[in-house]
Amino acid sequence: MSSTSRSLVPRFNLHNRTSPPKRRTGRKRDRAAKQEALIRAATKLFASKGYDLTTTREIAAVAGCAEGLIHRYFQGKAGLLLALMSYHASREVAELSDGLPLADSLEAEIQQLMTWEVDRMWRDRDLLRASIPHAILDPKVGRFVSRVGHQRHAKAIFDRLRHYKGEQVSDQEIESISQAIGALAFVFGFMHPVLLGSEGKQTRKVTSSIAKIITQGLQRA
Amino acid sequence: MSSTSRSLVPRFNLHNRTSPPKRRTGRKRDRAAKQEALIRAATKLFASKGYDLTTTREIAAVAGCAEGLIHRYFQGKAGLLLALMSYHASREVAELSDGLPLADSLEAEIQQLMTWEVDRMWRDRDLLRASIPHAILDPKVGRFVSRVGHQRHAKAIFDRLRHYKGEQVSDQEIESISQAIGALAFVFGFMHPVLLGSEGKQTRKVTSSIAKIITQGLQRA
Amino acid sequence: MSSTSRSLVPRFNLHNRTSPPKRRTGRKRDRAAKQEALIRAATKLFASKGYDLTTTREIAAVAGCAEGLIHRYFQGKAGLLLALMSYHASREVAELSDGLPLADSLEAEIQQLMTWEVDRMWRDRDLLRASIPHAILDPKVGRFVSRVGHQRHAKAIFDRLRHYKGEQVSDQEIESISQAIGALAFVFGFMHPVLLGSEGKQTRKVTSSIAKIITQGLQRA
Amino acid sequence: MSSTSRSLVPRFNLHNRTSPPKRRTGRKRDRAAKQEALIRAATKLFASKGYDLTTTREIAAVAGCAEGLIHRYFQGKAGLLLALMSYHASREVAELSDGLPLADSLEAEIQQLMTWEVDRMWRDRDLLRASIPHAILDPKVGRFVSRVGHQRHAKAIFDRLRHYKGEQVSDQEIESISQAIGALAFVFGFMHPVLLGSEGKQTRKVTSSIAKIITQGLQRA
DNA sequence: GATGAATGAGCCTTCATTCAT
DNA sequence: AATGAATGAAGGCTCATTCAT
Repeated sequence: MSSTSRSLVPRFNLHNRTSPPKRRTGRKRDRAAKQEALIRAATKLFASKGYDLTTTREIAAVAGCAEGLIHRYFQGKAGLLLALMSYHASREVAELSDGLPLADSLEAEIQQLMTWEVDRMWRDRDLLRASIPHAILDPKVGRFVSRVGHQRHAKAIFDRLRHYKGEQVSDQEIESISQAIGALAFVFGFMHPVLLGSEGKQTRKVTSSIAKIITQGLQRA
Repeated sequence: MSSTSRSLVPRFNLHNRTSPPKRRTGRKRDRAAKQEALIRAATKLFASKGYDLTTTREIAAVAGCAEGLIHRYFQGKAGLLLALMSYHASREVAELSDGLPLADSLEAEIQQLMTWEVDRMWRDRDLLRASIPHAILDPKVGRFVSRVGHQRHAKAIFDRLRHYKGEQVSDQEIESISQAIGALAFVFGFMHPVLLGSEGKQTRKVTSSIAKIITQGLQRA
Repeated sequence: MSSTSRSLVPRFNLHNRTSPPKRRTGRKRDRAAKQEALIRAATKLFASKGYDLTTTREIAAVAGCAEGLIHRYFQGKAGLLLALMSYHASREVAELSDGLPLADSLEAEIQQLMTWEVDRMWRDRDLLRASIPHAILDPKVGRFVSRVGHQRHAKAIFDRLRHYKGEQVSDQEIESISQAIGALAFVFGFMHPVLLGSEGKQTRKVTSSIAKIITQGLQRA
Repeated sequence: MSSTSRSLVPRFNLHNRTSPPKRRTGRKRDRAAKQEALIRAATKLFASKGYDLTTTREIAAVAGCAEGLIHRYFQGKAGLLLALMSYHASREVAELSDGLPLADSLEAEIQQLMTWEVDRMWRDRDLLRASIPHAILDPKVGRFVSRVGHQRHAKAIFDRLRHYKGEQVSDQEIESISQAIGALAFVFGFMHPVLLGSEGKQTRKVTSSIAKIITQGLQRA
């Protein structure tokens, strides 16, 4: 999974600089810091104005460095978009499995996963905002976003739910529920609040209610 | 619902031309035909290359009329996008309630609604492709797309499901299921196939399976 | 000869507009006038600052029209250079044969041709200045300039000199002399005055002297 | 002569390093070697792509040293062009007088000078290609190229021809012939082959023929 | 002294919009 | 009313030059 995402922008791996910031001063000034500043600036700007209405001039200004760096580091504005996606993707890997303890029961796990994923979509809203418009037009980007978006943790969710397997639930059902959680989280965690400009008030209620219905569907005699 | 869509582009309503086709209809027909040609051309082009990469020159060329008409009729490229959305919105109104007979049972209805909505999302993919990038950036457009997209027929779905009310299902649950169907249809009918460049093979199986689980969740003693 | 030159920029033929300026108002404003203004402005600027240091902005400003026209009419700055050469080439065709009567003797003809050609090179200095830098780098342009420059009227000169053929002069000699006149005129009429920033004082004396020596060389018993 | 060339780039004289090769020559050699490498690289690149299309990055890459040295040694790209011309000029000084024995007769000398000069122009084609575009625009450079080009050895040629003076040839005629030889050699040795992309086949025949005619012109009566 | 990463001014070009015809 | 030629603002990118290392 992450191997594919890495292939988009194979050259930059800002996260692997485990060495102290001044150590690998291979050449000059703080290259990694500027790359990150550019990526952050671009993420914000692409998310708020859209890719096309954002100028490289603006990005450089917000990042506090020279415009030419965008071309030196990322081979242009388009490359910056890819790098941005790659950056965020690698940054959020394993977020799920690390941070969230397993719940006591399948029902509780489904509930907590739903909530957790909805929140994660909201946290990732800038990345999604910046990349979805391109994902829709370019299948290559699309596959990437598909993973980061509603499908990214399908496997992780699937694995977590399998722990409760004893309870007469088939793998097929677990697979479907994993997909459903991803899809519902994408819509209620990202699309709804973003499209409507604010977090929907009843989102929690609806997602919780759906989680409950699904849970019940699994418990039938 | 349609009142909101009308507010976006209040001037054009190619479908509801309720005024009788009087004399000089040739002229009017020409005008309406050109407006429609422009809208169709823009929908196709926006969907395939994106709004910003599509030039007004191209749109006019594909539509077979003069570039200046885009400004005369729609006050520019941006107006054409709005008109396009309005056009498609009005065109698809009541599609659901008219075309699909009620099923024999709640379970069957949920299944057929899920399938129906997934298909509808796919049919509307060009409209969604053209409008989602802007919907993400502009809440005004966002509300519009929200309706056309995963929320459009929430009310209609809700009403249909209420027909089976006797069976111990609360309004709250029906509401949640309506929302869930819209959300799942959006993801599995539009996002997945579009992002991945082709209709996912297992989409049917997953949606069907989820519908079944939901159904079962409603049938608990 | 002129067929080749035409192939460089086959699309524009500003000279053929024999019809009155208002006649063929196919579309809008005075297209031909603007094309010519752009070509004149470019010729002047390329000649004085060089192609690369001349900006399209400047050209448009000097020509008194919009920058975009350079791209609409000539497909960019590079196309304007080609159009410019084509324009001047067609404009000067047949200048020689039309304007200069045959002299009374071969000697007199050689003298007058030398003078005439030296003057012509000087008149064409802007065109040559603008095109020679590119001619040196691009053989395609080179062939063009070769004709316009020191070789252009080789044929015409040859034909004129043949009129005096009776006088024991072989075709081979006439051919060589034609070439020599072109070469000497190019150097003394263009290179010398341009490189030195002003018309050399002794140019006339030298060319005249050489013409005389050549003449004498042909008159040996 | 060399005084003028020196004024262009007064600082560098790689050839006339008259100072004895003292200690730490290694360092100096390095420096001189890099200067020469840069000049050679620039000559090649300017000649093949033109000054403006050649980047300092490329020059440094071809020369195998750092980009910054171009500015340290030559005060920038423009300075490198001047240094380049100066370098080649000093390098070819006295080539003529040293390498070519006097012929037995005036006629033979004119023939051999013509051939010799044509060849030299061709050998110098890279230098001429690199410098002529600028010579055309800048009289200062123009004067330089004028010497290196068609006028460089006028004096030397003049001196050689004077050895045969007894034969009823005036100084004025010798002067004119010297100039003519330079001019014809420039056109037939440089312009023709370069503009046409290859050495013209009949160049030899034409130059030889012209030399013969000139010779005959001096032998009259 | 040497290096090459960083800078940012300036270029050609595109394209929505205007308006003469 | 319809057309499309003309406009010109604005953007991405290049590259000579500077300067921290």
